[in-house]
Amino acid sequence: MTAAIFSKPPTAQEAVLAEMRRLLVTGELAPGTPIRQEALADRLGVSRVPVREALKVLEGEGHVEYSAHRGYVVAELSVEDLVEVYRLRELLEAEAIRVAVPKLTPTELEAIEQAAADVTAAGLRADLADVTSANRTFHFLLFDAAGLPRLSRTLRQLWDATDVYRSVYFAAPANRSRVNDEHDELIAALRLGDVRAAIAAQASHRAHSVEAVSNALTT
Amino acid sequence: MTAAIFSKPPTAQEAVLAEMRRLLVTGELAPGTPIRQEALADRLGVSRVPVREALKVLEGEGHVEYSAHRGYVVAELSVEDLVEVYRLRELLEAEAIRVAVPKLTPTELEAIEQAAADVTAAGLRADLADVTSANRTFHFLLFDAAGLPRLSRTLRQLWDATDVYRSVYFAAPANRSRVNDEHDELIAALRLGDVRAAIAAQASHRAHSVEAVSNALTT
DNA sequence: AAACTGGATATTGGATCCAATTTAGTTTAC
DNA sequence: GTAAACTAAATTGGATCCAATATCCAGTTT
Repeated sequence: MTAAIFSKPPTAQEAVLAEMRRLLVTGELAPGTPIRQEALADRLGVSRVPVREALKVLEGEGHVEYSAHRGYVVAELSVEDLVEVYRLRELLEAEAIRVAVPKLTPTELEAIEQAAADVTAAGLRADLADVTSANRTFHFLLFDAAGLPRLSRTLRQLWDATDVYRSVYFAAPANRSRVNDEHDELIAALRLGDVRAAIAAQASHRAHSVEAVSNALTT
Repeated sequence: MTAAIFSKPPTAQEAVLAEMRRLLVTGELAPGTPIRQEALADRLGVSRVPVREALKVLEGEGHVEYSAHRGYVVAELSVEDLVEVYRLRELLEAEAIRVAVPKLTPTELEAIEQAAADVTAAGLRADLADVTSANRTFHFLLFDAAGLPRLSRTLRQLWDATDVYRSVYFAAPANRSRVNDEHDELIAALRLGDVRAAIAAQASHRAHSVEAVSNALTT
C-alpha cells in the first residue's frame, strides 16, 4: 500500500517557494518592487526563516536580485534579456530535440499528444493558468525525453525567467489557436522522427512568442 | 578614510559560501558525503542559519542535493554528467565567441593576454589553485565580452559543476604546458578576429580536458 | 531468525530574539 | 541655502531556542 495521497507541503520553505512563484508569474509581485521579508512572512503565516531560504532559491534562478543588508527586489526583464533568453533557448532546445527525437518511445509520444490536447482544452475554457502549465508540460515532456538532466534544468531556468510574460501571450485568443497549430506541426514531425522539421517547428513556435512578448514589453 | 580595500566578508553567508566552495573543489567535502549543518557551522564559527542559506545556493547550482528532513549531501558527478556538461559548454561557448569576437576591444584583448600570462606564470610555480583561477579568468574575460549576462551565468554554472576535477587536470605538468599552447592559439585567432578559428581552438582545448578528466573518473 | 513495534537520539525545520546595517529625517555648520 | 553630520526608524543578518521528522536500536511477536 504505497502511501496515501498526501496532497502536502512537507516543509514550509517549499510552500513559500511555490506561493512566491505564483506571486511572481501573476505579477502580484511586480518587477522592481523590493521584497519585505516580514510582510511576506506574515502574509504567508510563517516566520522569516523559510522565506529567506526560498528567496535564496529564487535568487539563484534569477527571479530576484539580492544586495547584502539591502534585501531582495523582484528582477526586471529588459527586452535585451528576453532576446538573450530566447537565443539560448534556441541553441539548447535544438540540442534537446536532436537527442530526444531518435529515442522517443510510443508511450512518450502519446503523452506528448495528450499534453497538446490538454493545452487545447484549457484554451477553449480560456483558463490561462492551465494553458500555461499544460504548455510547459507539453514542451518538457519532449525535452526531458533527451535524458539530459542538466540540459533540462538549464532550459527550465530559461523558461522560468520569462514565465511572467507567458500568460500575457496566452491571453490573446489568436495566439492560443496559433499555438495549437504549431504544436500539431511539431507532433507531426515527431511522429515521422524528422529531427530537422521538429527543430524548425519549435523555432518558428518560439519566434512567434518572442515577437508577441517583446511587442508587449516595448509598448 | 573609507576603510581598507574591503578585505571583506560583509556577510557570513558569503563567507560560508566561499569556504564551502573551497571545501568542495579541494575535495575536503567529497562527493556523496552528507553535510551535517551543526558540525559545519561550528567549524566555520557561525550558527546554522548562514550555513543553511549558503546550502540553498549550492543546491541551486547543483553542488549539493537536498531532501526534506534528511538534509544535504555533496552531489556526485558521473561520467555521463561530465559529458553532458561539456556538450552544453560546446554549444554555449561557441555562441559566446561568435558574439564576443567581433566586438572585442584592444583593452579587452590585452586583458585576456595578461590572463594567459598569469596562467603560465602560475603553472611555472606549480601553484594549482592559481592556475585554476587564472585559467577561469582567462576564459571568462572572453565569454563576458559577449555582453550576454545570462549566457555568462549559465556558463559559470557549467564550469562550477566540474571545478572539482579541474585542479586534477592541472596537476599534470604536461597538461599545464599544453594548455598554454592552446591559449596562445586561441589568442592568435582573437587577434585576427577569426571567429571560426577561435571556436575551433576553444573546442579542441575543451576536448583535451574532457578526455583527461573522464579518464581520471573511470580509473 | 525475520519482521514488526515502540521509544530514545540525532538532525533538520521553524520561530523568536538580538545585533548590525541601511535609510530617512533632522539638525548643525559653513 | 547647501552640505555634512548626527539621530531614529526600519530592515536585514545571525544566534539561540523549541518543534517536527527521521534514524537507530532494543524488545517483542510470529
